[in-house]
Amino acid sequence: MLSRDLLRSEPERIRQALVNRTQGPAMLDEWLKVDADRRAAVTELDDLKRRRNEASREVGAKKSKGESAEALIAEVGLLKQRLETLEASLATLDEELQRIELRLPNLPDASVPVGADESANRIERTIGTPRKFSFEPKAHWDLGTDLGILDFERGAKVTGARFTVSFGAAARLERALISFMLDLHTTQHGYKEVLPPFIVNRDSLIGTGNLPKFEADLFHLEGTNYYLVPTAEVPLTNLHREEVLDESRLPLRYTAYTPCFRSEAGSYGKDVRGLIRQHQFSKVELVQLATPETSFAQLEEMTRHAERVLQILEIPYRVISLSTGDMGFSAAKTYDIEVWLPSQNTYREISSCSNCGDFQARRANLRCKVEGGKPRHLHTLNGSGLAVGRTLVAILENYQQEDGSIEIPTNLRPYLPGLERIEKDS
RNA sequence: GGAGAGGUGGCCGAGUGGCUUAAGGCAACGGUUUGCUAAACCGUCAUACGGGGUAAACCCGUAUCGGGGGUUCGAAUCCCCCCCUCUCCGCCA
Repeated sequence: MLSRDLLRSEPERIRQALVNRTQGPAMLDEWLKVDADRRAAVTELDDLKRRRNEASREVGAKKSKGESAEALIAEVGLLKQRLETLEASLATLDEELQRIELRLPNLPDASVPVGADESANRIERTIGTPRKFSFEPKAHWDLGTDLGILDFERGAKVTGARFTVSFGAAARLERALISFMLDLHTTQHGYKEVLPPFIVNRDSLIGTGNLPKFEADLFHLEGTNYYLVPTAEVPLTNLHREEVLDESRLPLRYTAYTPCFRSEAGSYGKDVRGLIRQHQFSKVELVQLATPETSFAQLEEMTRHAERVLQILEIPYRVISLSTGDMGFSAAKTYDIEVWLPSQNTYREISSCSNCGDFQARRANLRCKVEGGKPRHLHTLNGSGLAVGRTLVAILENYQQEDGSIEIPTNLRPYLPGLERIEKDS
């Protein structure tokens, strides 16, 4: 959510930001009009209420002296009709204003490349060299199916399309990756491990910016205001909702594993095969609550924390800056980490690290203050550290052998005692 | 799921229709006193929104006693719905 002061004082800046995000500025013009109407209504309404309160006090005073207060009571009766009309229209204006505010995206930071889509993304760095194969590398879905460790058909039978069953070494590998990532971030990068609820309420989803605009992306539990988490960002960022944190405790760093549930409405035809795009996937998330002064430096650091996972696993990747048109709704700046997938001969997203500035903090009323100072909104950051399913895909594809087996990355072996290579039915 | 008890400022806690502009206490902050600490005393001590003010300071108003609605000239207080916490029962890993 953008601050009302900013919307009023710098509408041209907001207008340009909306254009850069490939959104029309119509919402802004509507907001400015509704805001003006609302302020006029509030002013008149407050004035009427002041008179009503005055008159009511006089009624009390007169009655206690045994005098008649009929004239005053009649006056308030008249005020009341006007009050009710005004209150109703103010409620409508408030609703309208909030409806727009909750749907206005964050302002991109000045360092974000301007462009309409991913073609304007900027490559920041490329790490590692893709391995040269002496044979045609297979896609992970073929590798997993042939090894008997990934079962897409049974996933579809038990639930439906875009659900998968992992057996044996795949299930074990996924569990090992979760432990490895959590251990890395907690012992090396200063994050506190959290096991949050996998179901969250509407307010939490509004806080992070998933609602009200992106309801279609979520799984909603019928008849409740509960939703399956689309990412651990939601419970983690909302842990301190409505709180005022002591700035000397910042940044707070949280990491959590959760399954993530996304309905992926509108993604028909994209990545229909394999584990890349599932309705349910595992992810280890990093979340930071930071002061406004440090948040951009923390974003650089947090991105390095996520990269570290791929460095240790010795898998090539690159880091890109998303352009204004490609960034998510709540982000002020986003780095995507893309991992090398030999079968696709390209890099694919495996992590997204964003600084949301005070955008989520305004929605969730997340504040901080120095001792004796005034509370102010803090800054929130989130990043995947990493998407576990896609990491598993990257291991299968990058570590595949000519005979179809998979070598386990050396540094992961402590988490998989007795397993150095995945072979058929292991 | 059933029965009961609760939810008041940063914290504790009084308040059953107008003398509440939410008492009192604790904590915090500023000051006086003091060799230092402590104590005592004096003072300050919410947030949001709107209006005024060149801006800061500040001034005026409105709202807020878990949330929403209602009754009333007037609601922390009365009525209805909902949420949360606690106790007991049921169920359950």
